[in-house]
Amino acid sequence: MSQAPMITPLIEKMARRDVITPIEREALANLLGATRRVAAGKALVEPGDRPNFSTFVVSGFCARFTLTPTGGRQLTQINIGGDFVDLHSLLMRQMDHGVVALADCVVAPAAHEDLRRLTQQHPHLTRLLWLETVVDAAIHRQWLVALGQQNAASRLAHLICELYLRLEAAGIASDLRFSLPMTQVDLGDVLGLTQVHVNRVLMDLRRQGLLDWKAGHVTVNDWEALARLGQFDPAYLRLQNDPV
Amino acid sequence: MSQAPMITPLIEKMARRDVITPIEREALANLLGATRRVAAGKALVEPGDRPNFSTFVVSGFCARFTLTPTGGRQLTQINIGGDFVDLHSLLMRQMDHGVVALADCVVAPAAHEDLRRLTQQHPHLTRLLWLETVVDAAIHRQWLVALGQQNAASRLAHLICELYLRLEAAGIASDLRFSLPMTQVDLGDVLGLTQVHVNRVLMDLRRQGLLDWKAGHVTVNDWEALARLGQFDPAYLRLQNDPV
DNA sequence: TCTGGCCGATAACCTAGATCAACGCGGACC
DNA sequence: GGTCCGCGTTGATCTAGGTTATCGGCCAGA
Repeated sequence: MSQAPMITPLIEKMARRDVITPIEREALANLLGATRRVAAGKALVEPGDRPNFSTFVVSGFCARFTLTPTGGRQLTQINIGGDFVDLHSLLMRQMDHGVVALADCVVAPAAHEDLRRLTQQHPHLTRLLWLETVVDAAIHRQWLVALGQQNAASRLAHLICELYLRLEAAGIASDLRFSLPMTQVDLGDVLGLTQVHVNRVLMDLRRQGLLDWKAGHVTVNDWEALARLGQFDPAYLRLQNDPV
Repeated sequence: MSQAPMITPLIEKMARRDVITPIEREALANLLGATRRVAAGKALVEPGDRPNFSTFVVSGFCARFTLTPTGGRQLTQINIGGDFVDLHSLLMRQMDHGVVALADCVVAPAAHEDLRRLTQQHPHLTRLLWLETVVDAAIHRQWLVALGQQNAASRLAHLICELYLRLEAAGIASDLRFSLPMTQVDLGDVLGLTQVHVNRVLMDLRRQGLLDWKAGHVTVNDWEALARLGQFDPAYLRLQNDPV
């Protein structure tokens, strides 16, 4: 029996948006090189690297981060199985940030050379990959709104809602439960809060019965209330079918 | 004598990054439809629109914004002459936000149909347009770092540095001076601050002699100090030559 | 010529979240 | 079996920035 292709979660995500032909599936599957394991806490990419490949996450959790001169750390993106963490490095070689594994990850490289060839031979697939980076940007904008306009509880609620829907779309979560291998410090670095305040807000959401969070495992008890608190509208994740 | 093509600022920006052939210049120039004037304060795009074209800014200032249910407004991007405001709408039709003119603008449409054809016929140009959206995302990430980790003065300083370099790259500013047709309320909506606090911080920067700001005209008096305060590193703007 | 509205400037006061500090628990390592 | 150390939890206190309000200048429109 044949091995399940590593690219499957990406194809599934794309197939929600548009029709992917067998030839395109084949082209995507041929893109990935040998997988590599990265332990939690290890860097996948260092700031300043100039990789000649983009890194695809087969499974696990990782995050892009920027360190500030004052010792702060901001996570600017969270990637899960089925995501490219730095597809944009095809076009913007010099990495302006690093990528760290939040949990043990399996990743695979896609050579820039091959991706460039794909832009010559598969315009439709190119647009779908372009869309991946466009959705990343839409998520960035949503986080900007959160950081600029929402308070701590609202931001945390929004993040939980987003992560759940993305994990569900990748087939990694269901029934309003998912495993989230992030510490409260990590969360603070996403939300622009201190670990202490993340803890306080989290305790509050628990007390209100909106969610449980034990041993890295989240259960949403009241999706409606959580989405309302986080002012969450999933349109920006672009999970509907709409051919490109 | 022939009219200066409206697309020029975009070609100049691209030519800083890579070689653009005459055929590619032609293809880009043929992309734009009839120009349209938009008065300051008017919407270019309404949230929820599903345009079948992307809007190119020939001249002027405009901004993407998101309104929150609680009455807040977050500007998530500022666009100047030579920028597409919603190139991504080629791939993500449903606009998750609006675009407003901050000053009088001249804009021109690029039909999605023509852009899609361009992805079939000009892979290299496609990658350069893709790069435009990738740089937008890099700017978003930088703003995330600012909102999450920097204080008000630092954020404002960072924004001024970024805007100056982008305007300079587009040939719209030089000698550390530029016109910035934004109110203090607009600035607050970018920086996640109230107008009152923007004013306080601005007065402070003036008192320190870092910049002047009169009647919508900014003069940076001490670039070094401003960049240091804003922890500004221009790498993310990707203004260097590096073929894609 | 008056009037109303927008915009910048300032002052008094208030709160969300930061900072600092302490403690408990569980797992890794000697 | 003891000792770290990372992680979560909680309390006391502090502060950056929000809120509310007022005022003056400017300009557009009646």
